[in-house]
Amino acid sequence: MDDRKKSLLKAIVENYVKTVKPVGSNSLCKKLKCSSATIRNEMAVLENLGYIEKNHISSGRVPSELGYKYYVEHLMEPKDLTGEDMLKLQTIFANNELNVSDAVTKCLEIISDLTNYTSVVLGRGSSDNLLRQLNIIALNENKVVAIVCTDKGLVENKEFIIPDNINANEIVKIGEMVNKILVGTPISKVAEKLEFEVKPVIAKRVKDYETVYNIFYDAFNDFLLHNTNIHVSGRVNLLKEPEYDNTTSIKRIASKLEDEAFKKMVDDIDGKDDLQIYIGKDSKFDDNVTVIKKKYKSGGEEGTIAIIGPKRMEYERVVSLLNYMVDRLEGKNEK
Amino acid sequence: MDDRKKSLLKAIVENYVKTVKPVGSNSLCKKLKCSSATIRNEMAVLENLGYIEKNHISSGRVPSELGYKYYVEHLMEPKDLTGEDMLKLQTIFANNELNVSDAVTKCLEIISDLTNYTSVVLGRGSSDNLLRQLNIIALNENKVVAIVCTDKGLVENKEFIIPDNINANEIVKIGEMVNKILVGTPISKVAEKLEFEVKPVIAKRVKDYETVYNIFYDAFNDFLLHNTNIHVSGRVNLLKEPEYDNTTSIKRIASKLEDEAFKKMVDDIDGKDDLQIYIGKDSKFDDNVTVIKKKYKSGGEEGTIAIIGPKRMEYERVVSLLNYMVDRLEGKNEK
DNA sequence: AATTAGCAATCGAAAAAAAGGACTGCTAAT
DNA sequence: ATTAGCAGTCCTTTTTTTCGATTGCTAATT
Repeated sequence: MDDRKKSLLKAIVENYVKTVKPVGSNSLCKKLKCSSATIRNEMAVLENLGYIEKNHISSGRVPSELGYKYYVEHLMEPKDLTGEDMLKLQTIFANNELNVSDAVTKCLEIISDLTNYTSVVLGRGSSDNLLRQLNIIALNENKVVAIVCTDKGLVENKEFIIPDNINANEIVKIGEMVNKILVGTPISKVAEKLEFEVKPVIAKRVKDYETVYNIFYDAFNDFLLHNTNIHVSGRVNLLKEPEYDNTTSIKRIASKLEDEAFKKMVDDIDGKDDLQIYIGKDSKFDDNVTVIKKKYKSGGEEGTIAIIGPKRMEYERVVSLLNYMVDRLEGKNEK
Repeated sequence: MDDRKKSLLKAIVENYVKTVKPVGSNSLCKKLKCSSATIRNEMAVLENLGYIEKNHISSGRVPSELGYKYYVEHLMEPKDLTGEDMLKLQTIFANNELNVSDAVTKCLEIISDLTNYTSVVLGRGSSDNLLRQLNIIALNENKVVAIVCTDKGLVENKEFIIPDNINANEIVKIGEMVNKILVGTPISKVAEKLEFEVKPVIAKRVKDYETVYNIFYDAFNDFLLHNTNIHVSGRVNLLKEPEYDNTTSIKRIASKLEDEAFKKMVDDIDGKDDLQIYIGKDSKFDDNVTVIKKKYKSGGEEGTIAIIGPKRMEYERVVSLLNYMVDRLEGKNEK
């Protein structure tokens, strides 16, 4: 890959991203300062190397998946955010009023709006939350609600129907004891403490201790199971892209725009921390799309933000947006 | 409208619902026991009355909006649920484990699954909830979380950053006082009590009482503003319907499949209590769809469930499903 | 040796034309 | 009041034609 080939590939990708039409040799003469014949020769080489493709024998060239990969790894130059992009995102952080979860949601909305792609966040409470308070409230003789609050301000609640042989107020009292034992415990250690410190205490006090124990266990359920919540913004934006120009392809992609598919795609609890780009087949979503994702960790929660667009995504811009956004969420770069 | 015309209209609607193709005079000979010429004559009359339409001069007939309306008002005969439909819905209520909100969500999933339409619920806490407990928890010197719990088990929480001149623990103490004043108050009366009973108490104790007052006001925000939450199931099912056979119509309807549009469509805080059918233009969603909705009220919450399908919906079946479901949710008909 | 001009060949996309079929509306007979 | 018969309409599908963009190759040029 000499310099001219690199420039050519870069030009083809960027031209295609912009026009969504196969790129012909003629249209690049000026940019590369040589004749169309030369470009055709170079194109033939790039095609042999697998970086670009033809739809048919007399059509212009289109970047292949490999071509896009080469582009994002070696060719693109993420710029600073443009004025408009920057301005809109800054409104979120301007007044520090929003909690993390709302700020993330707002970010997604703005990004979807600016780019016309789909953005998704899969968030969950981070494991370094400490239990701040466990509160059991009796609603009537056989119904209580358990509220768990962490030091980072995460709150979960769950309702329980309690069996006739146990009194709701009894549960409340046991709740106070359990709270005393667990307060300050990292959420990740709660299960352990429940088993070895709480269970014996309950067993001493209640005959049917398994039932009562399970209530407390279930109260922490969402935290213990790393339950995630998902937010999607601009869900159907993908359908607006011009590559979806026939009913078959639209219906295929449309059927994937449900939360479950997004969840599967975004989820990467073990993935790397820095920004990742998954093109086409690698996206785990659809061969025709690119997914750019990045983890964040802020306040009491952590998660992954993903932006889903066509393969001919505005890579440079989206990378800049996502990086900036996560930096701000994490409190860095607060200029 | 003599009997034969009624049978004819009924046959046209049902035939069209089934085949999604304009109905010709020939195809109904057997059912109506007369010749195609007779049917053509009758059809001409029905067309003059506005109940059916032609796409073009030599095409079969299609029910008009008016025709559908006549059908749902006078012609359809909602049957008992079929075995399969009944069976699936019953699994939800079988073990009384689910809280209302989860049961509703589950119902929607099943209905979307059975019918291939889209279903939506817009729910909110019902106004007859009483405040069971207001709990302020200090997270650090300038951050507290307020948790509101009602007697029906609804829980909301909100985080507050408090100004430097006030101590978090002070807020906690005031919270205990406020809780004492408000406990047992219907949520709908909280705003009033806050203004006339709580505000004076705070004012006596704190200089900057407006700020503190606002925290308590905002803590009840979700309840006071009738904040609704929305759930959608089978969101893109509509796109699968054969009437969406070109990219223009698909993209038009797709752009409406976002939560906001659903919200606007379902919301009818002042609507009638019994089942309502909105066809085409009346749907507030899209001229090509029918929306069937019904309110429910159960546990601590109330809301509206809506099913959105093509105008040629399986009216009888959907009406039966929705009625059965709401009855069960409200605890009636528990056989 | 690298670059370029020139040109026939290829093939998709769009437009135009042709064929086929499903209805209807009307007339006249039953 | 109903029905058989038939011309007329118009959509849908298929086929044909036209048009234009782009390529690969060859030979000339730098």
